[in-house]
Amino acid sequence: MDDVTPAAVPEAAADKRELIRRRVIEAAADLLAREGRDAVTTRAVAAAAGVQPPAIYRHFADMDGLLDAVAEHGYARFLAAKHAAPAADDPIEDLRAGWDLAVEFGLSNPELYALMYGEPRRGTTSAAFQAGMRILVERIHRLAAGGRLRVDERLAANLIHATARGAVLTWLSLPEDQRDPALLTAMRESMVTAVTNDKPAVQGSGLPAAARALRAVLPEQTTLSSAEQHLLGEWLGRLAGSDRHDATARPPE
Amino acid sequence: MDDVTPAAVPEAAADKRELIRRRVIEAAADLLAREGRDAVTTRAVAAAAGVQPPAIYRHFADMDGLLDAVAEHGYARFLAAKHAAPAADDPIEDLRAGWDLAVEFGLSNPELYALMYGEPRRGTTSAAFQAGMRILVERIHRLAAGGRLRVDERLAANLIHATARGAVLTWLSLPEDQRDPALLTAMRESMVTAVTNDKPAVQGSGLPAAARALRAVLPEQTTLSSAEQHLLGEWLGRLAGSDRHDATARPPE
DNA sequence: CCATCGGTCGTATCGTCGATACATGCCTGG
DNA sequence: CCAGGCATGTATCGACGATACGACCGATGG
Repeated sequence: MDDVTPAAVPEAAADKRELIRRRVIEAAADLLAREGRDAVTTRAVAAAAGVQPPAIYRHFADMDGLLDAVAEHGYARFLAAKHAAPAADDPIEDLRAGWDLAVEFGLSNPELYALMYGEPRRGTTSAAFQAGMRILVERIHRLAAGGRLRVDERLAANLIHATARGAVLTWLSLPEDQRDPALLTAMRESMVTAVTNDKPAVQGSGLPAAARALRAVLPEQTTLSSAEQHLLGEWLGRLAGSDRHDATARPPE
Repeated sequence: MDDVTPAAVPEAAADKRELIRRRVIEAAADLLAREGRDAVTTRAVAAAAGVQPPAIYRHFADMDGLLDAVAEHGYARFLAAKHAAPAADDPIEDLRAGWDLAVEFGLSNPELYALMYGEPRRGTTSAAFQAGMRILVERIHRLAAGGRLRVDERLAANLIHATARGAVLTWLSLPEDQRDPALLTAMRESMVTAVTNDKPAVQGSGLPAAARALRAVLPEQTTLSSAEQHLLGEWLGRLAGSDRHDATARPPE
C-alpha cells in the first residue's frame, strides 16, 4: 500500500532502484533519530539521500509511506541486532525477555517508537506494527503450548503489547531525573502475572506498607517537633523503599 | 508559557478577551473531535470561531499552546461532567473507579487523548498532563494512608498512568471488531494487584494506628542502624499513645 | 475636551511544507 | 538501431504556521 513498484523493471535497474530506496530510508531514519520528527521533511530527506525531492514519491506513495518504511526498517534492524535472543528454556523467562526486548527498542529509538505507537490512527495498518505483533504471537504460542497461558492468546498479545506500550511512552514522557527503573520491572511483572498462571509471587512483608501508611498521615501529627518529624520522614522513606536496592536515602523532593 | 496575556488590560475588555479565547478553544476542540488532528489548522479554527487567523496568536503563543489549552479544557470538562468521582468508601474500589474514569476519558475523546498522551515529547510540561496527575496522586495518597499501597507513591502513580495509557492507546489502535473489553479489565486488575496489598498492613484508621502497625513489624527491618531503630521506636510509641486526639487533622498545603 | 498610547483588527505576505506537472533525457528490450 | 518506458530535473501548486504593518478603538492623563 505504501510501495510504488512499477511494472516490468529490468533486472539490473531494479538493484539500483532498491539501493536508492534503502538510501532514502536510512537518510530519513537518521534524520528522525538525530533531529526529531519535524526534521523529516521531503526536502531534508532528499538532500541527505542525495536525490531530488520528487524522487521520493517514485519509491513511496507519500510521506506516510516513507515513515512506515522507516519504522519497519528500524524495527527489523533492532531485532536482527538483538537476535542473539537465545529462546530460553523457561517459556515464562522467554516472555520476560521478549517484553524487555520490545521495551528496550522503544527506549533506544524514542522518536521511531513514538511514530509507530504514538498515534493510534496509524493503528494496525502499519507494516511495522504488524511485524511487531507477529513475533509477539509466536512467543505466546509457545507459552500456550506449555500450558502456562492464563488467558486467550489474542488477549495475551494485546496485554503484552499494551503494557509495553504504556511503559515505554510513560518512561519517555518523564523527565530524566524521575525515571525509575522500578517502573519497567513492575510493569513487566504485572504483565507476567496477568498473562501466565504462575503463582503471583508476592514479595515483601507488611513493613514497607506500614511505613508508607504512617508517612502518608505524618503531617497530621502534633506530637513530634518539626526536626523530629523531618528525620522520621526520612527514615520512613528508607523503610518504605527498602525492597529496592537503589534506595540511597533520596529525600522526597 | 502558552498564554499571551498582555499587561494592563481594562476590566471590561478582559471579559470579551476571555470570551473570544474560550470560543477559539471550543472551536478547535470541536474540529479536533469531529475531523481529526489534521483538520485543526489556524485558518480552520479561526473560521470556525469567527475570528481572523492571526487573532489566534494574540491568545496563544503558537499552535502548540492552543492544542494544550484544548487538551486541558477537554479534560476539565470531562471530569466536571463525571462530578469528579464520588469517592467510594473502599479505597481500592476508589482506585478502580479512578482508573476507569481515566480510561473512559481516553475512549470518549480519542483524538484529544492521542494529543495528550500520544507524543512523549509533549511530556510532563503539558498543563493537561499535570492536571491528570494531580487527581491521581490524591487518590493514591488516600490509599497509602490506609496501608494498602504496595509500592512507593510516585511509582504507584506512574504505574496507574502507564497501564491506563497503554490500555487506551492499544484499544484505539485495534480495529473495532477486535476490541475485547476483557483487555481493559485485565489491565485494570493487573494494575490493582501490582499497586495494592491484598490485606491492609494497617488495621484501623488514623495516625496512632499506623504508628502501632509499623512498631509491630519494626524488628524485621534491616535498613536502619540499631540506634536509629531505637529512637524510631520511641517516637512511634509517642505517636501511638498520643492522647492528643486533634480532630482537626489539617494537612499543610 | 482632546491628545496620546496600548491593544486589537484586517489585510497582505513570508518561508516552508507535501505533492504534482512536464519536458528532457537515458537505458533497456526487441 | 530504434522505439518506448522510466528516471531525472526544474518549476510550480495549494495549504500550512507565523509575522509585519497600518488603520482603528477605547481608556487614560492633562
